[in-house]
Formats: sequence, structure tokens, C-alpha cells
Amino acid sequence: MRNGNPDLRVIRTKESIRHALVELIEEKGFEAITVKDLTTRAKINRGTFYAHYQDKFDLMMKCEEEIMLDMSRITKQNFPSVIAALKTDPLTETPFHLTVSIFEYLNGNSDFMKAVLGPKGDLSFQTRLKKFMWETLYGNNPNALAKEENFLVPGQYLGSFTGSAITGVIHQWLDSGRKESPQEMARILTTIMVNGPLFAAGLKK
Amino acid sequence: MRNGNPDLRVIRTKESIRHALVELIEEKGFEAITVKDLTTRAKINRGTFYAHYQDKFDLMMKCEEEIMLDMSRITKQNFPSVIAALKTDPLTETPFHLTVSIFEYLNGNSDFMKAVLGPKGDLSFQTRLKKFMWETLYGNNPNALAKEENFLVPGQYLGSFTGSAITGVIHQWLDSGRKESPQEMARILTTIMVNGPLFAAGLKK
DNA sequence: CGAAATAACAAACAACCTGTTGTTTATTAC
DNA sequence: GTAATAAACAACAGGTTGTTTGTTATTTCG
Repeated sequence: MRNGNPDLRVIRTKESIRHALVELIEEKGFEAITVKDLTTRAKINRGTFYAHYQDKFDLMMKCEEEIMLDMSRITKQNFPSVIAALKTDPLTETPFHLTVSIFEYLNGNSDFMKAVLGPKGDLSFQTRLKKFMWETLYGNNPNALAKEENFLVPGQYLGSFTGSAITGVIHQWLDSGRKESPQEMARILTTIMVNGPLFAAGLKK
Repeated sequence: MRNGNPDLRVIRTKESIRHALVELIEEKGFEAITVKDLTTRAKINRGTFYAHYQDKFDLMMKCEEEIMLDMSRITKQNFPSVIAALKTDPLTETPFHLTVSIFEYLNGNSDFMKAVLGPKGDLSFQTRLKKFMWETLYGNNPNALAKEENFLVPGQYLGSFTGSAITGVIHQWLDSGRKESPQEMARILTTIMVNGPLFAAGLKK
């Protein structure tokens, strides 16, 4: 770094480390990874790792931060009024197109996402992702949410139900090889959300 | 142990270790716990720990196994035909009473459950719990599930949606202090399942 | 191009955690 | 009471961490 210009060596090193991280999470799980594992796999000196990251947790945090920022950008820039659209009509095109965009983004980052959402991944990231989905759908003020009068149940349970459900579907999609297209996944998710899981299973009416 | 009689010291030691485990998961997260942490907190020698468990993963596994066995027992003994009941009428009393029983059991083991489901908990246990919820509702044969003709979406996404959603609601309940009774939680969960998350939020019709 | 800046390197370190060893102590059965 | 059995223990070797050293290689900019 000099005059704000990035050093090519830094970029190469960081890319190498992050690639090693994804591989190792899938192989042995995040908790079992040692810094030595990462640097051996990335073919860099162990001291170099500590020049860029405090520890493996710091590395993980910075990778996750990038994902969350991207997802926020997609949501807020392209679809500023998802909640409004949902309130007038949940079947409108806006929420559907947002869902397609999210799945398209996940498709491009599937390696990392699959690793951190998998059984050897990072639980705190799941929690953040659930909360993101919750807030994207119902807004980011849980107190206001809980006081909505036309809710049949407390808002917090609606939020946790929905956030977890969406995250669960995303994980299932990544884990089973992304056979469905983002458009198809958006249709599936919208169908369950609108009809409810029991009706979508043919168990109702 | 001799002639099947339990040694009082063993019981004391194990209880002490498990109590320390719950405390430490909430404090620093499972992955950051060392065996030394556990034994210091439990006031036992580190070698003693290895006499009972292979490592911290073995300890965790045995604690989780107990929970899963209990939940299976509750489901299978008292409600052998939840799926049949759901197919005839999801609003029947059987699924509701099963839900109450599950929440009552979770209420009695809330310390451990809250710890392992929390952001510093164990992801593989969440996966097992989701699968358990999935199978309890829709049966334990994913292939048969995917081939059901009256499904509006592929069965695997219905399963992951529902399993994750229920687990998410349970976690929210544990995390926000279990203010609602098991009966009230069963009502909330049943309401969202039957009506769907959007209708339950007043966003539909 | 050449000089200055900076990243990456190997090596070494004290501190810590791990899992195993052989030994001592406590409990149980006869 | 005593022998058998199992739990609890202290000490050890091996590995990881995070940091530091002086040195080399690469990149940036004038």
C-alpha cells in the first residue's frame, strides 16, 4: 500500500488464504482449523497471516462481512420498498424479483456460503443471515413489529419462523447441488410463504 | 462401577462437568472451550475428564444424544401417528398436543438447549434437530416425500423450510426468556404453520 | 530504469493446550 | 478386614499460538 494503491502481493495472499479457508471448512470444520493449516494450504508463511488477520476468527469475520454487505446492497439499492410491496400485495412482482436476485448472488458465492452454512460452518453467521431475512421481509424494528395489531401471533415468532425457514431452504439448495435455477427457487420459496407449509404439502383443504 | 452399582463419585463428576459445559458454551462458545476450562470450572483433575469422555466433542455428543433420545421417546410413545393425523386434518388435536409436550420437555432442559442452539452453540445439533422436526411432521423417508404428487413444491424444500422454521421459533422462545407457556407456544406455532407466515402477519387477504 | 517502500519470508521464542503415562487414593464386594 | 476394582491424580512429550527477529523479494513511483 502506497498512495492508496493496493499491492498486488497483498491481493494474491488474501485470495490464497480465503480459498484455503473454504476448502478447510468443508474438510474438517471451522473449529478444527489451525492457522498452520491455513498457511500451509495457502502456501504462505505463518507470520504473513498474522500481518493481515488477528486470528482465524478475524479472517472469518471479514469474509462474512463482505457477504452481508453485498446482500444489503442488493436489497436496498434495487428494492427499496419490499415491505411496502408486501403490505399491499405479497404476490406482487417486487418480492419475487428480490428473491431471484438473492439466489443469483448466492449462486455466485456458493462455495463460501455452502461451507459456512453447512454442518461444520459458523453458527453466528447463520444467526446474522436469519436476522437479515427477517428484517428484509418485515422491517428492522422488532418492537414496532411486535405491536402490529393485525398479527395473529407475536412478531418475534413470525420473524424467527420466517428467517430460519428461508435460511433453511437456501442451505438445502446449496447442499443438494443447486439443481434448481434462482427463478425456480424463488417460485418454490414464494409458494410456501404464501400458502403456508401445510397447504403446500397438500395437508390442508 | 461394580456389579452394575453406580459410583457416587462418577455421578458427581459428570454432573459437575455438564454444568460447566453449559456455562462455558454461553460464555465463550463451544469451539473456544478447552478441556482445561471444563475441568477448572468443574473443579476436577483434567485426567479425570479423559477417564469419562474422549474429548470435548465426545462430551457434547453424549449430552446431545440424551436430548434426542428423550424427544424421540416423547414423539413415538405418545403420538405414534402424527403424520396420519396431519394428513386427515392438520387442525386435529394430536399435532397440537405433541407440540405442547415438546415445548414442555424443552422447558425442563432449557439451559442446555439455549446454549447449544445459541449463536455460540453447536451447528451439527441444530441440523439434527431440524431433521427431527422435519421427520416428525412429514415422515422419515425423504425420497417418498419428494414423490408425493399433491406437493406444490419439491418435498426437500418443504422439509428444510419447516424443520428450520420450527427450530427457529424454539430458539427464539428460549432466547427471549420463555415468557410464553408451552400451550401458548403450541398455539403460535400451529397458527403460523396452518395459515402461513404471510397470512399470520396480516400481509395476505 | 533505479531508489524507496513494503510485503513475504525463515527461524526462533515462550506460553499454552492436548492426550497419555504410570502412580496413588477411594470405594465396593466378599 | 481385605482384596479387587475403578476413580483421581501429577508429570510428561508433542503440537499450536501469537509474536518477534533480521533478511530477501517484489512492487510502486519518480
